Amino acid sequence: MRSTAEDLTTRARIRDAAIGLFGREGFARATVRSVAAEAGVSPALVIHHFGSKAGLREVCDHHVLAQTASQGHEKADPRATRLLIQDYLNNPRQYADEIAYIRRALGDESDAADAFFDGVVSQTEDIIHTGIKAGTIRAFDNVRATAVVIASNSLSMLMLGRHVSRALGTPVLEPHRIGPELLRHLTLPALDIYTNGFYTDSRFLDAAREALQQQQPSTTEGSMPRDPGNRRRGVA
Amino acid sequence: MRSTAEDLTTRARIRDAAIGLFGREGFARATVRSVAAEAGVSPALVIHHFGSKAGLREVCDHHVLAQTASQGHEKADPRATRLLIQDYLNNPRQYADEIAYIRRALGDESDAADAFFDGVVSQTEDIIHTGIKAGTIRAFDNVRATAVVIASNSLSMLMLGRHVSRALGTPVLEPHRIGPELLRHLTLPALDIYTNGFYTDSRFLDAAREALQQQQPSTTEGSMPRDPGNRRRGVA
DNA sequence: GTCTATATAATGATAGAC
DNA sequence: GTCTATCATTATATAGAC
Repeated sequence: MRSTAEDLTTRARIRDAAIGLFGREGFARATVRSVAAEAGVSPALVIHHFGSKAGLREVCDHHVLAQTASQGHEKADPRATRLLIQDYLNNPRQYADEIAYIRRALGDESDAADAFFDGVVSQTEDIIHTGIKAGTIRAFDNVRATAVVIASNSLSMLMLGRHVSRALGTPVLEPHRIGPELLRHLTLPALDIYTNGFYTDSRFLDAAREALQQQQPSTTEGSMPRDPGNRRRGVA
Repeated sequence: MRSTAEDLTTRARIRDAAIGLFGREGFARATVRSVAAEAGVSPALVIHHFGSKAGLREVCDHHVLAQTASQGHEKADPRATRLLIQDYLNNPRQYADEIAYIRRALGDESDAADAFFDGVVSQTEDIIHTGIKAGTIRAFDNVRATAVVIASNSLSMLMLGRHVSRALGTPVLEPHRIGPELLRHLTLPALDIYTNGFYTDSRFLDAAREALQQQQPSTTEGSMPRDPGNRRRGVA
């Protein structure tokens, strides 16, 4: 997206303006007029090209989310992690609009955002399976649920970036814009927890397990592990 | 909030209707008219009581966020964890509107939401410090950054609840409403990671450390660990 | 393809009666 | 305190000229 220069078709310029504006202000607050102004065209032309504001949004959703979701070339390889971090650190501005847009889309209701999230979970699942085979990731008995937790944790930096920045004292350029400083500050603490754990023993895990067992186990069939008996207990 | 019955002042009824509507539809989409309709009053009365839509929002922000933030009676105690889970599991509907509202507020720009997030981080920091002293939590050298990561991870379930539910096959009652099934499905996998780690060794952590060292280390003073040398390595 | 002008609907907010 | 009626503004979307 945003193919280097301004040598884009008018339609593409409007779309990119919309992606930026939707990401910054949200779908409801951003108006057709503001999109037109940012793209340097008349409001009528926006409707002419996309039919309606909803139509414009669908095109933006597909452009940002479908594309990003289908990338997924990350593997369960430490070198990939390193390259990914460096890539983002070296050209953060390129990702800024997409990140802001994805954040808004995940918060709204959007089929494309649903598919995006599901794609992230699937990729995470693959990474975990590969990592388990390679011996770099623990052999979880419920890989699906673990993947959901990991994916959700990862995206939280995206959803809460502004608050996380402020809490760390990292300068916030624009309201909901995530900068490279954020990644720099959080990568090591996060990976430290994933590598060495957070608690020193299993007493919190045990307490939660007890609390959950005192509830009725109904209506949860079909999404929990097939053999709920073999869950690991108290390791560290 | 929502003090059991309908024996509330009209002002309070309007406020509660607004909290529910703002949480479900977002601040921009919810209208003064819809709030009035849900409260069973005229639109003019809403303005009469709160001055403007923005004024209404401020009151809602304070009612939900300031109150929730000042609670914070959680301690670094496994028994507290257990009670918290059970409390939520036993009366989930009571929390539903607040949760939806907090999600919207954290996504928007709101001073009250900022204070709320900072409060969660502070409480998490206290919990970690207490846990370190008690020996239940690892002795992190950068407690602040760790607290931010933990807080962000915890709130991700709130921010992405709808997607997480769908990814796990948990039935979603209303679009952005988090049910108790979600907690039931995720608590153990999440605590398992916090207890036993995710990776089997430190190679991802090491790779990230290398990637970050190849960058200029400027403008990041004051928020990273004071003594970066004594970080634990390769445990699991 | 792109514009100006305008139709139509919805919104936040006000005035004033009760 | 609460209402009805209405204003002023802003929004999406259309019509039709160029």
